[in-house]
Amino acid sequence: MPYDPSAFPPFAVTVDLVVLTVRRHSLCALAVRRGEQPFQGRWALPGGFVRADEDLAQAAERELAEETGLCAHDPSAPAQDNGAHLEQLATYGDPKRDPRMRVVSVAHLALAPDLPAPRAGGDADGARWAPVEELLQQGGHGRDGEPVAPLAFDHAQILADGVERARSKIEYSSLATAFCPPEFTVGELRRVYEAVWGVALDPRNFHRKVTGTPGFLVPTGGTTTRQGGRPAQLFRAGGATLLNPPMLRPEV
Amino acid sequence: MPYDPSAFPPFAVTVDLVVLTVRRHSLCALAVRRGEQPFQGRWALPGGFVRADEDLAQAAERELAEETGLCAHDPSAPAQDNGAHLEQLATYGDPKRDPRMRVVSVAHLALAPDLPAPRAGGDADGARWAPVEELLQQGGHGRDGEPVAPLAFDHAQILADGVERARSKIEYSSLATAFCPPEFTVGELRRVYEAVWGVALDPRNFHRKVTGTPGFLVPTGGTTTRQGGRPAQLFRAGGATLLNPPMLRPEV
DNA sequence: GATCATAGTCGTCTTCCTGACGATAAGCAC
DNA sequence: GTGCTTATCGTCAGGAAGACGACTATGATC
Repeated sequence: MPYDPSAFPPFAVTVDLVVLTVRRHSLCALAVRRGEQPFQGRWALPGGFVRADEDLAQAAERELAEETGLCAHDPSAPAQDNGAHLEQLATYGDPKRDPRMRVVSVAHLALAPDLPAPRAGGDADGARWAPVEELLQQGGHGRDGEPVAPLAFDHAQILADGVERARSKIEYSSLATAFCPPEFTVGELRRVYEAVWGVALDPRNFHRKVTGTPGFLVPTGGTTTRQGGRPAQLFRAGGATLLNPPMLRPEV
Repeated sequence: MPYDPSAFPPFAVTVDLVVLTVRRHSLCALAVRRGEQPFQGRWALPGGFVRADEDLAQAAERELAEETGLCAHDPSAPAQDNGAHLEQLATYGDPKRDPRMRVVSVAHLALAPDLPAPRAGGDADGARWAPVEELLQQGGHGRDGEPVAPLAFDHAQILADGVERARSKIEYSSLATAFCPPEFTVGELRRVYEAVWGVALDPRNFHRKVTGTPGFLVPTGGTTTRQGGRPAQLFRAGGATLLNPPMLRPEV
């Protein structure tokens, strides 16, 4: 079969972002309001077209920076200051997922510490952090009682897949530290797990587990009382990326 | 930003397949010889263009059927007779990965029981099962001493990612049964783990683990001596898909 | 047919990890 | 100081896994 440009149909390729953070004890995702058709006025995941000279990861980093100002870094790259974790999630290519044309979207998952108010991207009316349950309940009601329209396109599915990825990945990796500021306490890390999993964890067993796993946490020497109560040691994320044995998610 | 078809560059979208099986005690992948430029005559992963009306999973199933005759099924669908496991792996979109044009490839991972000789696909000179180490050693030598050229495109990376996914996934899922015929013995399943992980496992502890995990294996009542030695019970894969606690991969 | 090699299956023992939970420490608000 | 909060250490029982002994049931070989 010789090379024949007419032998394959043209596609548009986009990246969509599932940006997760933990705010006020709940897992939140970044949503933008669509300013154009289709799904005008509906909430959607941030994203955009991949440019002609761009790698997929570069496109995702660019979109993340545009929407949040975050400087993402590859997990294989050395850790950075303001860096969020960014990884490819999955690719969605149903022929009917975009009514305008054939669009294949390479979804990425970003995990970020709690951020100030998001800034709106170019083609979006506004942006906000919303609890994932709120974004995923189709046709339900938000915290303020307003009816909530489901996310545009297949973004509810993408978000659900991203949340599931994050939930399972913090079990066997040190990724939960990506939700924390550079220095954090064991209790703050525990609240991350509790928010992502939606469960309560025993503070004593959690403390034993994370401080007993070599390379997970390194003490900085400082302490803080920003959570109230007795002063807590401050830690930074250690070099270990894989937790073995893993952190066990409680049953149901 | 109004809808403007010129606002995004056109891409070609393909699916590439990492088809793994266990043959003669080693993990093997399906490779096809390229019949055209670029990389003519080199080994590559099977794959092809996604058609205009096709979902990504459908395209992967079609390619798998074309190359192997296997009827793949979604993990969410009920188990089938001749069905291989098929799942999306990752998407590769480096602007330079194909010298002809901008191609984004959605790689899929397929796990299949040992099959008869593969049949060549449409645009391939030939196809064969090759041990993954042989395909991954760049510029090394094959089993017969012949020099081996590295896989075409970025297929070595894709294969490595697929192998790593398979290795980690059989830890916490019952996916290893996808490498086995419909009825199999505990020893045959153990040889799958040993081949995929490249380690030796204790037969007694393995037997205790798999027979003690509820829903993993269901006895069929029959026995076989096809492996020699004392007759072994035959099992089918049970309904459980997640192993909890997981099968532990030995250190190093 | 006796012996041997091969593979399968059942047990035991020790060690490690976890879940449950008591107890103490060190801040802050009043 | 009292009470409340959070952090941290310790103890104990139960479960799972690694190491490995012992026995079983075939086919192959002499």
